[in-house]
Parts: sequence; structure tokens; C-alpha cells
Amino acid sequence: MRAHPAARKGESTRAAILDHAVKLASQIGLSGISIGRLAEDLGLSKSGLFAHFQSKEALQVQVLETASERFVSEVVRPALANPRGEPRVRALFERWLDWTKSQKTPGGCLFVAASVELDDQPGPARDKLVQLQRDWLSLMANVVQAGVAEKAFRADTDPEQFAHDLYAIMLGYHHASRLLKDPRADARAHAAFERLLGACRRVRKSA
Amino acid sequence: MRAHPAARKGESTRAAILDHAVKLASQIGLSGISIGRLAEDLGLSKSGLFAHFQSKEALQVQVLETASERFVSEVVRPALANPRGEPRVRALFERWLDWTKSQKTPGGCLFVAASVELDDQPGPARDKLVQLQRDWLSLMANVVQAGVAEKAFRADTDPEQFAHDLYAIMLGYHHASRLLKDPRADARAHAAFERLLGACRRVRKSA
DNA sequence: GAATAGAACGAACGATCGTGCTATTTTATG
DNA sequence: CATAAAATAGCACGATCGTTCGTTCTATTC
Repeated sequence: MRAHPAARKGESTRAAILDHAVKLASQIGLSGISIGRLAEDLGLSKSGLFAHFQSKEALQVQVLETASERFVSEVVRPALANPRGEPRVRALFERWLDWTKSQKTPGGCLFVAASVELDDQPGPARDKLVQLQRDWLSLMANVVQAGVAEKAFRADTDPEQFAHDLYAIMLGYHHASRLLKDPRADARAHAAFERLLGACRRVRKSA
Repeated sequence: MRAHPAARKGESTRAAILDHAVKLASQIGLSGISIGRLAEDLGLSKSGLFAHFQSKEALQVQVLETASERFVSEVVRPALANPRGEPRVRALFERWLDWTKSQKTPGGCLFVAASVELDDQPGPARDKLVQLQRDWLSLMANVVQAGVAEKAFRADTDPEQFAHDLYAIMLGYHHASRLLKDPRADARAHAAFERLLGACRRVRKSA
């Protein structure tokens, strides 16, 4: 009677929907994506698309999850393949920069957009985002902490402050490049990064 | 016949509308504010409120202008009253921080929200915002430049980079405090600021 | 191929959006 | 107080929103 658990033709369309939704959300925001717009773009019916999710809220959460998985595989995992200490931190930063410029999110980093959008809107989407951002920040802090343990960085380095500052650099880059279209945005971000990194190197190049 | 140019009872309601619209926009975004919502909150009719502006787009632009005027009178002008160099830069930063926490914008800095929201949406609102942000950044750069000219800061200080980095600190603060509700957000921002300032002080406290 | 479960559709719902019109009320001026 | 003008209300419009329902089409399994 009960069919074997198989049967997953709709899974591919679900993936296609989420893929496009991530793109769209990066441009017009998480709450900006509408079922109707998504359906039209993908050549589906509103109701057919809606059936894949139970609500728009659930869709938004899944959009965040999809973006997170992609972030892990494109930024985090490759960066962690680098040797501990400065190379790993540098790889994190560079891949993070690339992620922001990725065509997969033509509107810039989805998390940046969602962070501002959801900061005053309680609900499952906000909760999911906060969790993801906390994870990301503590991952960065851990990477820095490992560098300190290896004596690659000064012992008085505050890993959490480092992670916070690195995030701020990213936000500054986003602002300069996406809103202001500043051609020096890249250089600005790198300069800020080098200053941050320089402040916690062990060897003080004294005078 | 033609009444003297006087007659300005509607001017006060217009101000009240914009005042509330700024509050609202800081929480739910510039495009989140709806005519109906504004009218209901203020006890006006949709059409009556709408008549004060020619379009929603015009309303958004005026919201930005209103916020800008307030920013100038609450942050910029008082800060410029401080002596050139470090005190003035420090005042800018502190007042900027206070501005973000102001009850007048319960959703955090309106410009931060609008920056992310409008970065991919061409139109007059975006144009206005870009102009305001450019003005603000160059004002900060000028203040730093004046400090350099006065030998308060190192001669090789890049004023525009400083302004960019200061903005990034602000964005990081916003992220930490508003989204993550991090109680250390304030301390983090101040630590970052001191590091930024320390890097361009003239006297190197060598080893 | 018959039976069955999953996927997609079409139509409709109540609500809200921005935006016009036309009255009516309120205000300022003579 | 009368009058002209400005400010606001009332009503309606087309569009779009998220969501539901019942049906149809398309796979999968026997």
C-alpha cells in the first residue's frame, strides 16, 4: 500500500525555486520576494509553487538555510583547508569578499540584506538568521583563537573582537561597493583588513 | 483675490507625518512604510495624507531629507563645535553612536536600513540617499584632514580611508546591537574606534 | 496496464497596496 | 461675518499580496 519513501520529482523544482529565491532576495530583500513573482519567473503557478512550502515564512527560513549551505561550501569549507593562522584568516576574508560579489547573489550578500531587514521583525526568519550569524562569528573567532594558540597572533588578541571587526569591514565594503559604487571599495576593505591583521601579529616591527 | 502666501496649517501635519514616517521607516524600512499605515497611526485619511505628497516616492525622499536635517542638528553641528583634531573626531563618533540609539529612530539608524534596502533599487530615493551618504563621508574625511593639517594626526593618514573605516565600525555596531542584541556591542565599537584612532596618532608609543 | 500518491494548476478569497477623483470641512483673509 | 483657499475626508479603481480549495495531470509502484 504505502508507497516506498521514494518519489522525489518535486525536489528538483523545490531546489530551483530556492535557488532563484536566494537570488531575488539578495536584490529586493527577504520580504520583498513574493510568491507570485517567483512563480512567474519560474513559469509555475502561484499555488503550485506555494504547495512546496507551507507559508511564506517557511519559505523565507528555507531561503536562509539554502544560502547558508552555499556559504559553507563556497567560503567556510575551502578556507578551512588552509593552514592555521594568518593564511586561514586571509582565506576566510578573501573568499568572503568573493562571496559578496558572486553572481549567485546579484544583490550582494543576502545575509547583510536580511540582517538589516529582520533586526526589528521577530519571528522564525529572524531567529534562523541570528543563529546563522552567531555561528559564523564564533567560527571566525575560533579560527583566530587557533592562530593565537599557535603563537601566530599576539597573545593579547581578542578573537571575538577580531571577528566583530572583520564583519564590520565586510559591512563597510558592502556599503561602499553596492550603494556608493565606490571603485576603491575593494582597496578600502583590504587596507582595513591589513590594519586589523597587523595589529595582532606577534612580531612588532618596532620603529 | 489671491490670498497672501500665508496659510500653513497643513505644514504642521506634514511635519507630524514625516516625523512618524521616519520612526516607522527605521523599523520596517523605507519601502515598508505604507500610506494606509501612516494614515491610521496618525488618525488621518489615506487620501488626506497622500495629498501632502505627490507620490510615495516623493514621500520617501522627504523622509530621507527629514532624517538628514535631524542628523545634522543632532550629530554634525554639535560635533563641529568641538576643537579640531581628536576631540572633534571623537565627538562625531560618540554623537553618531547616540543617534543610532535615539528613540526618534527606534529601529536603529534609518540610513543604515535604507542603504541596504536601496542599494539595488534605482530611483530618486536612492539618488538622494547616495548624495547624503557621500556628503557625510566627505564631511568626516574633511574633519580628519583638518586634524592632519594641524599635526594632530600622522601626515600619512588617509582621511577618506579613515571615514570609510569609521563608517564600517558604525555598521558593525548596528549589526551587533540590533540584530544580535550583543551587550558588548558598545564596547566592541569603542575598541574598534580606539584602534582606528590610535593608528593615526602622531606620537608612536614605540616599544 | 491499474492503482495510487505526488505535483502542478486555475480560480477565488479577503486584505492591502498606491493613486486618482469629488465633496466637505477647516482655516486664513477681506 | 463672508469668502476664497487650503486641508482633509470619502469613495472607488486596478493591482498585487498570501492563502485555500478542488481538480487535473504526471509520475511511481504493483
